[in-house]
Amino acid sequence: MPRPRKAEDEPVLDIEKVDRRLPAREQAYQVLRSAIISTAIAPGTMISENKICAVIGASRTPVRDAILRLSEEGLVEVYPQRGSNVAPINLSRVYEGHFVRRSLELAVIREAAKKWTKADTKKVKEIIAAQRRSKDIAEIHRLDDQFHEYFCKVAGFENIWHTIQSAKSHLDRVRHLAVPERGNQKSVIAEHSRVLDALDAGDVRAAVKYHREHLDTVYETVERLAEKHDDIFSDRDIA
Amino acid sequence: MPRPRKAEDEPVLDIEKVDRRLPAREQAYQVLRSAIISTAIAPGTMISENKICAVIGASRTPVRDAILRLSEEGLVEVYPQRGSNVAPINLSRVYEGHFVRRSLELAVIREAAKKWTKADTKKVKEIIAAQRRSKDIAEIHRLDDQFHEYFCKVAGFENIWHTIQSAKSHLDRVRHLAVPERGNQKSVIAEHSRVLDALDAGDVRAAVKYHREHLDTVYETVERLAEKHDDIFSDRDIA
DNA sequence: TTACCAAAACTTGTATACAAGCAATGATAC
DNA sequence: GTATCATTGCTTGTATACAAGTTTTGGTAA
Repeated sequence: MPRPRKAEDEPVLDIEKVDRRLPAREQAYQVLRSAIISTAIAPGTMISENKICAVIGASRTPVRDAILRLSEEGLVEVYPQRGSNVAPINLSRVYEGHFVRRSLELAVIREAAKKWTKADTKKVKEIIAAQRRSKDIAEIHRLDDQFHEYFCKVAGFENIWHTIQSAKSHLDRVRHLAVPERGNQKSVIAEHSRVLDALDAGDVRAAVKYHREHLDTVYETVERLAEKHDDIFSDRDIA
Repeated sequence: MPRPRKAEDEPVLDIEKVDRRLPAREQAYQVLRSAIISTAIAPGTMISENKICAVIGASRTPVRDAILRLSEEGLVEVYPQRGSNVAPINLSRVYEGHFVRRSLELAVIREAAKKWTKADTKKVKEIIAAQRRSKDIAEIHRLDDQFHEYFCKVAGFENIWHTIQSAKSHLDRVRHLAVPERGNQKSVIAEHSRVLDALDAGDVRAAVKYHREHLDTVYETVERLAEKHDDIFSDRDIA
């Protein structure tokens, strides 16, 4: 029986960084999701609607909406009349996320290549440059996402990025554990550049090849991290 | 400005066919979703939370949860303080759904082929046989889905089917307009059989090729239908 | 000490009341 | 007849009250 195992500390939700003009439900969702993805709230942590309400400063209705949405996304587990908890990181879900992402992004890049222009090259160069400069962890991840999202935009598939984002959420949580390893950041940028250069040169096959290698490298890093932080995973019982 | 254009008739929601033991929110979701996918509620139709409540026999809270979930899925558009409507069928969303489905299912089949056994062949044969026998439209679509879902199961990707299902929802609505065309049904079954035979023979390349052709044929049918029923699409204004 | 049981304090699920805002209606002035 | 404007009735968004169920707690009896 899958039961939450950890008690909660004071969950730190960064309500400051969200646009207060948005509907309360949207604010709650963004705050909670980013806290979960960044592992600011550890996987397995129990959460209570009322506690979240107190922190965010809203009533149960919008907070509950947010939690149900996260539950749909597989980031929260809800047990009626018992409680809810941040989903433990499930290794098979992580792999599945990688698989979905890999399949979709490679197909998307093939489409994007057909429409690629010099203007696109310039814009992506800027994203990469910003990523190289940045010291802020959250911003680095945001820029990384922007790089990958850009191909969806060029391909004309606005919604696919949403699908990818949702699929890779478990994978992202592990990636956030990797931040301390600064060596990664450099090679990630090198890999991004290689893909960009291939697209700029009109070499579709190379672009796809390099992008595949990039995604697989990321996944290998994740797997390695998984071993290191295996206390977070669902298969390890603490009791 | 995207504003709903049609007024609503009495929306016929088949509350009978849903498991009343499920949470009200889940019942509302299933009833509404199946009504939308089957185009029992026409694309563009305005819906009101209160009206739905009256039909389903529940309060606004669970009905609202269901509508928000459908909104996330892109099947309903919500305009605060103005109203909600079933999303018009958007041709680019239909194509995007096909693209996602195609990318994922082909990748999944490659994985499934690695683990394919005779027992799997037998089970899929049964699904195809049932589909051949059935006269009920809803059941035919359910069995069709089962065929496609089966590969995800064999590949060990439980969640990917959910992703596919969600992505192809717009496409499915057009497919439901195709039901009268009985000729399709026969060729669909022939195409399914061809994929199965290739998998049974251990010929991965052929299976992928046949499956690709199958999916593309389905999409071509959808495109053809789109022309025929273009009154449902969002680009046609009625006033 | 241990076993048991009842009560209290939580949890999520649902219903309802109210708030904020848009749109159609209808009266009114011209 | 026509334009204007306030009113009324609708919509969704949020807050709160209540229902149903689980877990913990603490007291009581053996």
